[in-house]
Amino acid sequence: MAALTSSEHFALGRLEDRERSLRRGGTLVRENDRAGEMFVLRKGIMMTSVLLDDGSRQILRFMFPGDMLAVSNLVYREAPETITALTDCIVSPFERSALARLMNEHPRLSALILVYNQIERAALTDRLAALGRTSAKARVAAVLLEMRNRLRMTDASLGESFVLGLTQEEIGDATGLTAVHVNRMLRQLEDEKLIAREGGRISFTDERALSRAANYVDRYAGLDLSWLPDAV
Amino acid sequence: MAALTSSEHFALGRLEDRERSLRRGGTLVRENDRAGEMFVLRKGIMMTSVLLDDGSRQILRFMFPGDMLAVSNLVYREAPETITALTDCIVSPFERSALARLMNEHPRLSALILVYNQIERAALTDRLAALGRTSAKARVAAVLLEMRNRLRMTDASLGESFVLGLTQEEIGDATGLTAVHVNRMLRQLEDEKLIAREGGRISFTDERALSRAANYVDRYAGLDLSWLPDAV
DNA sequence: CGTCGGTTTGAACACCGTCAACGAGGGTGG
DNA sequence: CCACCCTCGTTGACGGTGTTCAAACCGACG
Repeated sequence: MAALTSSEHFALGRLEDRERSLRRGGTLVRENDRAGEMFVLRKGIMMTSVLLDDGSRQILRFMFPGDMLAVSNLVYREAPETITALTDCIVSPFERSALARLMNEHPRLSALILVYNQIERAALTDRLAALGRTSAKARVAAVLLEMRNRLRMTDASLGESFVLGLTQEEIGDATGLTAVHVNRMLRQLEDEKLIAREGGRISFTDERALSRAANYVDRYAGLDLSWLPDAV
Repeated sequence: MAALTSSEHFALGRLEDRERSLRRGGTLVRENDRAGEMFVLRKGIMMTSVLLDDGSRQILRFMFPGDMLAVSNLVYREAPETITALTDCIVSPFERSALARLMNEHPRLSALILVYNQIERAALTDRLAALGRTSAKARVAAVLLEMRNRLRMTDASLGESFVLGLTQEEIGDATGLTAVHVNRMLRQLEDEKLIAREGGRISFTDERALSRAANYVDRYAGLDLSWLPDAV
């Protein structure tokens, strides 16, 4: 992304000096708990979600190794979101003060954190537009594409087919649908030969058509970081 | 929010040394245009939206005086969102380099920008949950509450009733509904005596019930900024 | 072998969208 | 001053997308 100086590397590394592991399904942060630490995700896949008072759940975002977790804990007294593990995970907790100090001493890292925030914001707005204005089929297709592409960022060897690692209920909570309807949409995508399924594996048999069906935009592309100050 | 030093004030003021005005309906940034400047909104109300390829529109966020506009232009080569004026507006344009310099010289302002980002992120996720998991009535109620509360932040004298300044089609584009259905939901809220309408004015006649119907959370409350480094 | 979480499928239903028509207000040009 | 148009709001009838409820199936695991 951008070349870091060794002192910047060292500063970031200090955020990762401890480790904690979680089982699939484990909860790292619970909504409305007093906000405490923040985390770097080292290994595994996690998600954030909110619970509404009728008991339904909305999944907000999936997170992958390298992502910062619970940044909102920096700002709020109580956590606005629940964070849970989709697979077995390893995270590194750190304190607010550690991030404050990092930003104080490394302006370029502050800027990179801002960049990271903006990418996340763009991804959230894509999802927002999908929920507001696209069909169930498009939303399901978008989740499949998003997961494949982000999985590929941490495992470049990932090919045509991949293990999704989400239940249909989880896909539903991410797309604002019921598990039953997600099932029907997956079947339809399969019948139309856009994807193939066997067990938990998904293969894209017509990725172009799938992207078109999903209105998909890769928010990790098209960046322009030329304005970043030079490394000191 | 947090006390600023005079040099911090001065640095922020430099972002506002120029002015540009826009008429209601005018476009400040168009989706997919080459990303150029960023802005501070000085006066008026604006909104960001995206267009889908079937021609439908999703409104992402409403913006009020003091908000930074087009921060995504810092990061992307092409603007991901359209920004238009809901009322006559005054904005102050500034360059990427100006923000980069500000962050370089004032770490505490970097931190405040991060805070601002997180609040915006929380508001986006609330909207996301609303679109995914709440009824049409709840979404419309949420927009009404959001507009009233944010209007009140810039005009503390705002009382029980206020001028919404949105067409029903705009409410629909914000909530993922059609203008026709927005109309029905407004009528229903009126019939249930949660709101009253006359012309463009809206009054909350039962704000508690309205908040309950909307699952509304004020994301400008509950902040904890104790970790901010002291002013130098 | 039984249980449990997840998947699959069907049938009935509800919410919200679509289409269409009409009315109110405001601006423009004759 | 009036005719015209345009945008916005309003209401009704109808249809479709997605939900709800229910039942059966499958594989994993104790």
